[in-house]
Order: sequence, then C-alpha cells, then structure tokens
Amino acid sequence: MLTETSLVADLRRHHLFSRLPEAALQEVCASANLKRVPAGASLFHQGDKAERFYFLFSGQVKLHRVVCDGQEKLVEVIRAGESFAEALLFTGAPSYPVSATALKASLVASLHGPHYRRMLEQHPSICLDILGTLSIRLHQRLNEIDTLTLANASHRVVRFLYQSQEDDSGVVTLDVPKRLIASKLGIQPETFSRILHRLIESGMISVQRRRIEILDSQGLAAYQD
Amino acid sequence: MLTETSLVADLRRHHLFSRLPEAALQEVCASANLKRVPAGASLFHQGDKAERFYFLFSGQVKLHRVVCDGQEKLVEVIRAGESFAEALLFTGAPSYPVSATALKASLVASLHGPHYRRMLEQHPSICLDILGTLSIRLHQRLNEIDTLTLANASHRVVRFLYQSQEDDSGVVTLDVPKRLIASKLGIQPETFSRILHRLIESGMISVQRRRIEILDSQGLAAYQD
DNA sequence: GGAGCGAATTGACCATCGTCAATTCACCTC
DNA sequence: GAGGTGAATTGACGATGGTCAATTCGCTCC
Repeated sequence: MLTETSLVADLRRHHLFSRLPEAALQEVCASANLKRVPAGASLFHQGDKAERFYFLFSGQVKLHRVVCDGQEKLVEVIRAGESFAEALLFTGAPSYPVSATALKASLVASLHGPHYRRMLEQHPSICLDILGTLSIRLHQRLNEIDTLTLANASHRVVRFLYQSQEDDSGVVTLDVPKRLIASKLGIQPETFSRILHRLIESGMISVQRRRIEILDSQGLAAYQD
Repeated sequence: MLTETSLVADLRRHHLFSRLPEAALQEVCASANLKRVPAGASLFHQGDKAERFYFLFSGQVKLHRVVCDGQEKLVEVIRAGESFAEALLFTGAPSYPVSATALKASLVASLHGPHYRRMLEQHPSICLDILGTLSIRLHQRLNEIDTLTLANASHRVVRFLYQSQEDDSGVVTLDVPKRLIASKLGIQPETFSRILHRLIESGMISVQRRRIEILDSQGLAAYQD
C-alpha cells in the first residue's frame, strides 16, 4: 500500500503512470508494496518467478546476469525515478531474465504486474507511449551490441566514454565501481585500467577517481588502438 | 496499392495486422507499395529518413550495420511472413538504425508508418500484442549481448548452434553464408571455420555444406574451449 | 566439361587481451 | 592515527583470435 503523497507524485512523473486517470493510479498504489532495502541486498534473482515489477524512489539498483562460468555481467544501473523489470509485463514470460541488487540503500515500490496490465487494457492509449520507450530501449541494445562487437577493447572504452559524457561537456562521472563498468564492456578490470592509463599518457583524458574528463575530443574520436 | 487477396491474407496472419478490423486493413493495403527486388538490391540504408516499414511476402532480407572501420555486421535475417523496421513506428526516430538488403529475390510491401500509427490509435487493444513482441525481442537482444560477452569465440559458436537447432532435432541449417554468421557472432570467418573444424574433429558435430548436425549434445554443452 | 568467381578453408605469424600474483590506494571503523 | 578491507593498479606471461596470403571448394555460366 502506497499512500504518501510525495511518493505518489514521484510515480506520476513516470511515463508508465503519467497518463493514468487519478482513480486508476489510486488503485495501482493500493496494490503496491513499499520496501526499504540496504546496500547490497537482493531484490530478485535471475530465473525467479516474475509477478511484480519495480519503481525506484531513491537509491541505486543494478540489474545483472550471471553467465555460465559464474562471472557477473552488469546489464544496467537504475536511478531514482526509473522503473525496472516492467518489460516482462507483456511477454507472458514467467521469470526474470536478470537479477536485481541494491548498490546503495534504496526505497522501492513493487507493483503487481497482472494488476497493472489489466489497468492498461482499460486505458490503451498509454500503450503507445510505452511502445515508444521499449523501442528506444531496443535501439540502445543494438548500440551496445555494436560496442561489444567492435573489435578491440580500446574502441569499446572510447565509445563508452563518448556515450557517457553528460551533454557533451566532456565530463564522465562513473556512478558504479570500475570493475562493473568493465563487466558491462565485456572486458577485465585490469584491461580497463590499462586502457585508461594509455589514454591518460597520450593526453586524451584525465582521471580523478570516478571522474573522467575528456581533454582532446578530436583525438579521442580518431584514436585507433 | 495492395489488392491481391492471397497477399492480403499473408498480411492478415501477422500480429501487426491480425486484429485489425477488415475496413482498417483495407485502408492499410490501399496505402501500401508492393515492390519486387532482385537479390543483392538495397531496400534502405542505415541513416535514411524512416517513414516506411516493411513486410516480406517471399524471399529473404538481411538487416545489417556498418561499423566505424567499414566492416559489416549482420543484425538479423528476415524470412517470409515477417515485418521489419516496424519498431521505429513508435520511437519518433527519424532514421533507420540498420540497412536492409535482399539476400534472395524478394517480394515486399512498404507501408506508411504514420498512417499505420494513426490506425493503431483507433484500435489500441492491438498495442498490447505488439508490446509483447517488442519485449520478447528485447530479451533476445539481451541473450545476444550475453553471447558476445561470453569470453571466447568457441563458446559463442556452441551457443549459436544450440539456439539455432530446430526443435532440439540437433540439426542446424544455415540460411546465409558462413561469413555472415561469423559477423553476427562478432568473429572472423577464418576463426569460425577453425572452430567448426575443431568441433568436427572431436566428434561433437558433423558439417555438410550449410547443414550442421549436432552429434553429441551432452559433450557440446560441456565443451569449454 | 571447362572457365571464372566468390566463398570457405588452411597455414604462419603476431598483437591483444586474459590470467595470476603482488602491490598500492581509498575508505571505513575503531 | 592505526588497522583492515576491497578496489584499483601494475607487471609478467601465455593463450586466443585477428591478419595476410595461398589454396581449395562449389556453383554458375558458357
């Protein structure tokens, strides 16, 4: 049950809920569970039966997968105001394709999927919005596949830096440990470290802990190898 | 303009159109362009302005991307009865994220996106179906990203073989040249060839041109390196 | 059947990246 | 400030896979 008005207002700002009529939103809130999770706690595991999807009010959550040899692979970092695991509302898939773990102490709401889905059937105009979001996500994945296919590790790192700078300011602030970034890029932490070092030596970037600044945007773009 | 009844029936079998009322489908057909393309011909290029999406009646089409160093990367192979480029109906994205080229002589219809979209707004219940399809596609991409991240090339090939066998029969029939498969797996044709050879030598599979048979499913699953 | 062409294969070589291990660094608790 | 812990870095080494080149294979068109 979700009652606090400021939280409801947060929900309202999300595209999954922004166009719901007031009564419908109330109903969704009524079936919601509010949960406070400490850093490091797990929300659900890959393969778990998936009946609920989530909305993050505050804190930080990572979505990750475990691949065959036990290695962990970062899929996505969820920030406050974002929803996750909502895509399988529609697949009829019975289980989560990823695991979710809190990176920082977080406040999340879990919502009953079938319940929301029935709501959607009564307000189908919202579907078009959601279709838009999903399509965009699909393109993001395409880009990621490109990044991973791009032959060498340096390319991937350079590409990652480009895509991560906030509005072309040349500043990239990593919001998770470097080893997770490495896993997202499909390389080892050691390799990531070495590549950053090479970029520093050639004057392309500077690194201060988790803050990376792109000094020579031109050169970086041209950087091969 | 699309009039031939057998073709309209083909459209009708596709989830984008199966639930449209008869009149709406007629309208869609009226604004469709039927095109016959020879093998090797291009339908559209990555970056082109995207106003139309496509339906393939017969033949075969590949979706591919060109990455920075000029290399081509296979994204997907479209078979008869499937639609493509329909995802950007919803993004508002103005340009194709991939190129489309006919692999065999093909018969395609191109449909006006905004027109279909308006149709959808009037029959929103269909949206839920489409949401399902898109979500599934999203999961497929997630799997692909796994495959590409999976450390070595052998893993990727083994995984690909597993996923490509038709109903666990152990038979994989490649419908495109091996070099395209390689590009999809993010490896070189030479490497692909060598790995298949290694698998043959160890008795895991047998290969006859484009027909691959999995002989030792157990062993293949356990195959590391 | 023979010529021609692109795909596929095979071999040799080498750059890249992963692995293992040791060390340093940053941060947290006491 | 001291001690402890996990992240990050650095070095050394070796396996993996990419590149280049030569050869073979399979198909199409004469």
